[in-house]
Amino acid sequence: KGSVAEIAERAGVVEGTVYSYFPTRQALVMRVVADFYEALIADVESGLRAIRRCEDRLRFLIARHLQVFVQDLGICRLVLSEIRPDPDLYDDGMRALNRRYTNIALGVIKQGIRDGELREDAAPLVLRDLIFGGIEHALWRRLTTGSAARIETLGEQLADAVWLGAGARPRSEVVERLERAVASLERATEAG
Amino acid sequence: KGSVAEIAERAGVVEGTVYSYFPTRQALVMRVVADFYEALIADVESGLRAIRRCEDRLRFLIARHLQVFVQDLGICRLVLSEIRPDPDLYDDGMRALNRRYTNIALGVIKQGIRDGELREDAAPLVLRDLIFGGIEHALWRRLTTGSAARIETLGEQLADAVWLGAGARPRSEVVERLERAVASLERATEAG
Amino acid sequence: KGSVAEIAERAGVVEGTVYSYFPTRQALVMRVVADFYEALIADVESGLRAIRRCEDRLRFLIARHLQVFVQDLGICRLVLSEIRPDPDLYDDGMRALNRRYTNIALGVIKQGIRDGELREDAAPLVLRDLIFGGIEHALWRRLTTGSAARIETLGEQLADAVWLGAGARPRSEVVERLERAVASLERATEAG
Amino acid sequence: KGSVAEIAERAGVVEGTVYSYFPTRQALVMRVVADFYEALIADVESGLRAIRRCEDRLRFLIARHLQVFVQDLGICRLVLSEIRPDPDLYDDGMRALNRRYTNIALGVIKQGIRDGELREDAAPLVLRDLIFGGIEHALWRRLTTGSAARIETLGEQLADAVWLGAGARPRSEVVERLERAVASLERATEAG
DNA sequence: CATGAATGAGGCTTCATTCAT
DNA sequence: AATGAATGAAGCCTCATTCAT
Repeated sequence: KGSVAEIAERAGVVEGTVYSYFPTRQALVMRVVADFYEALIADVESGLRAIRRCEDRLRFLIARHLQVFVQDLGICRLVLSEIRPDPDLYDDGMRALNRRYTNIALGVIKQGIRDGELREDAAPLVLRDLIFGGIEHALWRRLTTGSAARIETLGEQLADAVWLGAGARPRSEVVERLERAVASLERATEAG
Repeated sequence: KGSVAEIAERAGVVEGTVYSYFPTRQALVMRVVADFYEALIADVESGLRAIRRCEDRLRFLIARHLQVFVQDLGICRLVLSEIRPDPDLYDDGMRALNRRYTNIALGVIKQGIRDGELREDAAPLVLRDLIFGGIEHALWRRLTTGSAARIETLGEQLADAVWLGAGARPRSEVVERLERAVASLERATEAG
Repeated sequence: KGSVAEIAERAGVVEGTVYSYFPTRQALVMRVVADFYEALIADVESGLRAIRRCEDRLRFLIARHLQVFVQDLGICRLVLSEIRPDPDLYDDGMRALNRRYTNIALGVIKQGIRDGELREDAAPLVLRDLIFGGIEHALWRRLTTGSAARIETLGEQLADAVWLGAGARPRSEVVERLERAVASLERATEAG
Repeated sequence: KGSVAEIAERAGVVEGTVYSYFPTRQALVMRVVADFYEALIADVESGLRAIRRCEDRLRFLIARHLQVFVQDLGICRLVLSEIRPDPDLYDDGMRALNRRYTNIALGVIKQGIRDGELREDAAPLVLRDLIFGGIEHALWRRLTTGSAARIETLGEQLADAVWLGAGARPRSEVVERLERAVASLERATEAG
């Protein structure tokens, strides 16, 4: 995942120099990710201020997240495959940072429910898991395979899937009865 | 998931013995996970044979996956935080195995679309990402926090979210006209 | 003072091997010294059982300590110049061990006071400091200079100094008066 | 006593600056201690000029040494736990300096013997070891434990112990006879 | 096959020292 | 002289792997 020696070499310095700037390797790695998240949070919050509808806000969140992480696959790998699995790195600070970020989505979802844009019985926490879970699964595939799938398309499809769900909405019997009733009624009317 | 020394100790043998059966630590770890996945695949395929409706099949897949991984958090950690992040471990073999497993869900989804149970315009690959992404996100939280949330509930909520989506389905004008029409019609009928 | 590499090399093994037997470098160093002190304590306690008079007991303690440390200058250096100055090494365990050892001398001193062999107003703790301080000062000189002074002589001289103190005990005026008085009395008696 | 970085920071300069004035860290440390010893030697010699009796001179030496080192525990630590144990630091220069200092005590002792204040058969070198050994033992305890024992008391007790020794001087039969004789004589005289 | 002691490469970290400005 | 960033040697420790018994 990158020993201090490798990191230093890529930075064009020697190992010891790293420790002039960061007390430990962990501190360096966590600082990089923290900075990245801070920028992401600011960017996303700024973007959301211009969007009203819940659906669009969620589409924006999903698209932005995918875009930003795909643009910087190094950070993406750092977050998903180095920090997350390591209890020493994924500490309370990182958890808090991540919660701050995902809470943005959570707020959007809750507002959407209040506004009637989202199903009343939706479980906000579960929807959040679904959204970020789906995004990260797609990012994992991007990391482990070279798959250079178009990100815009993927983001829209993900948003569609979250928004509409998988289930077809079959016309219910009632609706069909209604339609038949109206049809016959109209026919009768015309006939009249 | 622990050094060779720890693994050997838990197995009641000494370190050297491990190498009588596996050429490297990696081989051992991968074998364990491969066996686990084989059993999971067999179990899930067997379970699916008894279920017809697509919705139930997906609910079963989600519930089973969560149940199996939560029951064996060691394997869960092995898969999510050791194998997946390590390119040496997450090799073509593991990828193929994982594809075999997730293809089960993919098949269920495609069949669901053909049968009209799922939206015609659903993107199977994206739905699969959503399902396994959501599951794994929940499992990660289980691993990193002690959160002993009820798995059954979580599985059902996840399935609900996948099935129904987030968006409210506002009654359309047409539907409302129809309902009014029927209502008045019924009243007329009763009156007569 | 001896890196792990040096220690290992002298032991005829490689660095890593050290850690098959001791969890840290500290543990190794402390174990060596602890064993040494345990043996010394046992030896000294055994020797003391055969000695009755306080003076002889102290002489034995001093002589034995000098003898044992001079015979193993490696341990001597370890104790005086590595463990003692390093707060990580001179921990509660080492302090307890050292206290156990020096408490032997303390007990001898207290018993000596009770038996009337030592001055009633002697401060046992201070005497102990004097004894071990003197010994260690001599050992330091042995370490830092090559001075191969005879140990037996040194021990005896140290014991003399501790026992007798530095001050000459001039016959006091009172004693002189007494002696004169007796003398004159005797003369008178003879004369009678 | 701390890295060059720490030393420089406390001095309000940067690391590099240190090397404008001293070729190595060792040179700096040794210079500090050398200056300290020079001052101590001057101070002690000055103090001694006003004292005549050997006992008082020794008491002064002991008290001053304790006082000065306890007042500057940093130097105390530097001398006892950094310079002394390190062969590179405790070089011929330091040894010579230390000898100059302890020779003051040695001179006092020898003079005391010549003057009949100290036992004729006292071993000056051994007494010196006893004195400085005892002092340093006490200083060590001050460093390693927080023990804030009163220094004046300790100095006096140490001096007492050195001066008087440990051994009781039991009244000899002769002395007791003498005392009884005088007592009876006095009674007789009074009666008269 | 089993053993388990030994290996040695590689990781993180410290810190006295140097050098271009 | 002063700066302080950069250096690099050295220290401690881990652990997958090997090999003689």
